[in-house]
Amino acid sequence: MNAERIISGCGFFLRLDAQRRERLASLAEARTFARGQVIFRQGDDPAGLFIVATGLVRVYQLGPSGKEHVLHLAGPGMTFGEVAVLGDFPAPAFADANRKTTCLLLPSGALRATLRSDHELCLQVLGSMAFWVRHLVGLLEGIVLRDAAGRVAHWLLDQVSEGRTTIELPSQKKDIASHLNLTSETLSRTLRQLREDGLIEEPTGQRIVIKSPERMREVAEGFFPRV
Amino acid sequence: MNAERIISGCGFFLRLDAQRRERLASLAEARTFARGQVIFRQGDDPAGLFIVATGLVRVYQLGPSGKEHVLHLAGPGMTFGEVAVLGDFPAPAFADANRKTTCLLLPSGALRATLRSDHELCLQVLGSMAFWVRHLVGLLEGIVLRDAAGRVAHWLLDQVSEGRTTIELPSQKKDIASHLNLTSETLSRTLRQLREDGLIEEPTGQRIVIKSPERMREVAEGFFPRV
DNA sequence: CGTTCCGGTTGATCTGGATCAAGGCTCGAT
DNA sequence: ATCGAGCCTTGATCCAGATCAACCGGAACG
Repeated sequence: MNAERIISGCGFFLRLDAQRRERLASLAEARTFARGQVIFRQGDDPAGLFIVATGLVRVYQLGPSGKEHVLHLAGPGMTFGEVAVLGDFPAPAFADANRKTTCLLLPSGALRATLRSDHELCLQVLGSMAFWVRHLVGLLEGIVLRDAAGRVAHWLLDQVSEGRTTIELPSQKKDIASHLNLTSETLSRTLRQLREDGLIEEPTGQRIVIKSPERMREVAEGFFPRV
Repeated sequence: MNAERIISGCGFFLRLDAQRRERLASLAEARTFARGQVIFRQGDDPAGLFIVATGLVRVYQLGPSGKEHVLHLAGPGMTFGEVAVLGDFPAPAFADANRKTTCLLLPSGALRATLRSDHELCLQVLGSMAFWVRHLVGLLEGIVLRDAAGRVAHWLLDQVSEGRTTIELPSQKKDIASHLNLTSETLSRTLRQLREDGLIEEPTGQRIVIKSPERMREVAEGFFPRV
């Protein structure tokens, strides 16, 4: 697998020139994880910044009751583990592989050294972190201010790339439910409701088609709360 | 008011040397806001990075139903508005002054220019952003994984500086409740419960004394859910 | 000084989504 | 092919916390 190519397809390192991409690629180590394998644990010293090449990684936290909350479902081109490296503190969450997964790892020491020596890279990463904060704020907003249907609708709209209407679910529904702070039962019921209202179709278990983006947007914005 | 002094007391610019502090101070503009005054709105172009000198700022989002969620209560020495500047996108939230408030403003353009020219500063800010992400993740974790009592206990423990036991409430209880995603009624009831269980005392309306940090920690970690 | 208004407390009731329970389906392992 | 072991769905019930409502006390203001 071509490290440079993976790095250039990665949002976190957007708009990096070829030379810098090459430099980062030279630091990278390939890692593969089996289905279900734990990649790191909450409290671990940060190993480095991971970039998913293939597969899917679940980043999650555990509550005292054993409940888990999926913070992030990282598919190809997405990063995880970066925050602890940059802040130099223990990992604030767990990560495991949802299925067989390959990653690039930019080890903590090497990454930090590179950031220290490369001002331009540092600026890029700063911008990416700001986007990550915005994403988290959006997540929080969704969970706090929307009801179950609103969360699901909003998430569905987020998944479709501009203009398309078909969503390939990135993982099992139970993990998507957890990400939205719902139980899988409630997600199932909510999708059924959307189906019955004609807003979506589910031709297969892993695929959802949005039939009416306008009405969906209304549900997401909370205008459609009770029928 | 001394801009350099305020900057040096600000967590976001921790460990900056005198020269850099001075440089930032020279960019800063003083701003004062009356009680209730809106500082910026969701969707606004970012004005810059604000540092609270005196007073208190509420950073919050509005839901479709009109419900507001307080993301951040920024007191003296804390920053807000930084994320939109660094990411160069519209403000993701509203901010208003909870009472008469004075701030330093580092305007977007000047701040970005300084970051571009000062690699060391850039590294500092990167670390601060990572801490901010960790804080947000903690907030999300609290809201998703803890029940009402757990959230309140956790927040109270967060407010006491190491070793002390008295908390001066930074704002009205309704805003604290919103920050914890509770109604003020529920916060009131939860505090009463803690009071009756002998975990806290409320000598006045704005002051809370933690009587038993150990038991409080148990509540925060969810070990005390039903008596 | 009243008086108005807003924040906080407390009580009564309601409800969205969790939890508990029971099949059916898929898919990997044998 | 057969056999689990998860996963998903659907139904029935429950509950933490929201909502509704009433009251109190103090700060702002004429």
